[in-house]
Amino acid sequence: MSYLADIRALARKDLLLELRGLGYHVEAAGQRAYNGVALLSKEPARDVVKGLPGDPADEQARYIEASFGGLRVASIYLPNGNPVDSDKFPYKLAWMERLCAHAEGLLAGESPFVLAGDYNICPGDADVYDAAAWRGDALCRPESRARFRTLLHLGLTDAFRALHAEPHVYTFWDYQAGRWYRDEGLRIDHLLLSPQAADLLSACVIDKGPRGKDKASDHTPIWCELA
DNA sequence: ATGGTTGCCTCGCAA
Repeated sequence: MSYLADIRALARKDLLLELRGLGYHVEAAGQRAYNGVALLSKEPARDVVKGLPGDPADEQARYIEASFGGLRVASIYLPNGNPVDSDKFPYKLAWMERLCAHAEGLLAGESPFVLAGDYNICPGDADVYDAAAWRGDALCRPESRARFRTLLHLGLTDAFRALHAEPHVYTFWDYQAGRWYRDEGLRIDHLLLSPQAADLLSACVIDKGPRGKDKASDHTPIWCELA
């Protein structure tokens, strides 16, 4: 298992068939036009769970989790939360609190797992091209960052930061205002590892290649290797 | 600068 897929591409049936033709199993939880998450794997998924536990009324397709061998993997699409004066921001914060509660339950199993995806959280000022300009944005707000730190304090490891100290490495560049060409982005896609997974971490790479292609997603892949 | 770009839910909305 390596790349995070941009779920938006899976709306294309031809791509889904192409992925299967390449030997991938695809588990997806999607919503027409809006949210969606997926897991692509070379071996079949076991014990697939769709939806983040903790709020049965939440209809948004932002969480899928399954096992592959001895590894549990979740793909998440954390709410963006903008604008911060709308109900979207408290929804984001509540969603993060549910994720923390669910992570606690997973951690109690003392097994390797990865919570991967678009967190829509820029963890620190070193993870954004202009910290001052983004201070009030839901991706950078202190309330958002505090809840991300809670996940780390529970015992999860930010796989990229565990292996790379350099600042201003990004996974997302807005389509607008030439952000990609200026390398003005944010690091908002993360792989959070349980202690048992972190013990196996041998590499974590942000691959900028796909973002530079025609018709690219505004995100680029991050992958890690557990050896 | 409340701009700018992208893709679907298409002439508005979310990102």
